[in-house]
This record gives sequence, structure tokens and C-alpha cells, in this order.
Amino acid sequence: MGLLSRPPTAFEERVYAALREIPRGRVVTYAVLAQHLNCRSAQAVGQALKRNPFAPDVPCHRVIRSDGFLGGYAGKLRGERVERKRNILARESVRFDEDGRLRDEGCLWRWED
DNA sequence: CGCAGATGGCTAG
DNA sequence: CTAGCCATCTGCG
Repeated sequence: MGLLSRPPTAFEERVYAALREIPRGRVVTYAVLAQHLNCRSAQAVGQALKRNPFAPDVPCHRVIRSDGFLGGYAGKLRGERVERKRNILARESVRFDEDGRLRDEGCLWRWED
């Protein structure tokens, strides 16, 4: 029972639906995701992701920052959880530099809006 | 380089 | 309704 026993809002469902469209081995930035959702706030997207990192169906690990850095994971900006995020992405053939910056920008997913 | 402000949606009171 | 949060972004010094 978690602290997250709250029904998802319409906005959150939009975020999750968009995340599912991202194929394995690709990543999106908070800004691009927000833009696809017709939302001008990348922070709102990040906040929605923070509240629901519980579902394996929702690949919240495929969302990074616009500058190519990993960003946060499971509520943390740095530390072991972010390392886990990098590990998961590495498993999907998405490699990062030592600093934590995305190597191949070709992994960035784009929508056809 | 670092920091403050903008930004939009969500939660708590 | 208001005020404050956010896993960001941009611009300014």
C-alpha cells in the first residue's frame, strides 16, 4: 500500500500512453514529451513520472533531459537509482558517457506530429 | 560557469 | 480558492 494509492489523473494517463509509444532502445526528453502532449511544461511531466515509477509497463526510464543527461529516477536526481536507470538503458543499447551524457543522439525518439 | 526566474499541471490545506 | 512543489528549461551576469 503505498503512498501512491491514488487513481491516475487524465494528464498522467496521457503521459503513460505516450511513453508506451516509445520503442525499446529509444529515449525522449522531458521537453519533447511535453510538447507531444501539447503541454508547455516539462516539469509537469517529470512530476507525473515521479509519482508512478511503479509500473514496468510504463518505461519511465526512457525519459532524459534535453541536454542529454540522464535526469532523475525513482524520485532521485543522483545516486544509486540513477545508476539503475543508466543500467536499464544500457540493456536497451542506449549507452551513456562517463559523465552520464547520452552518446548516440540517434537514440532520441521523435513523434510525427 | 552558476543562479534565478519562467512555466504548466498537480497536491495539500 | 491559494500556495507551494517538480525527475526541467532558458536566459542573464
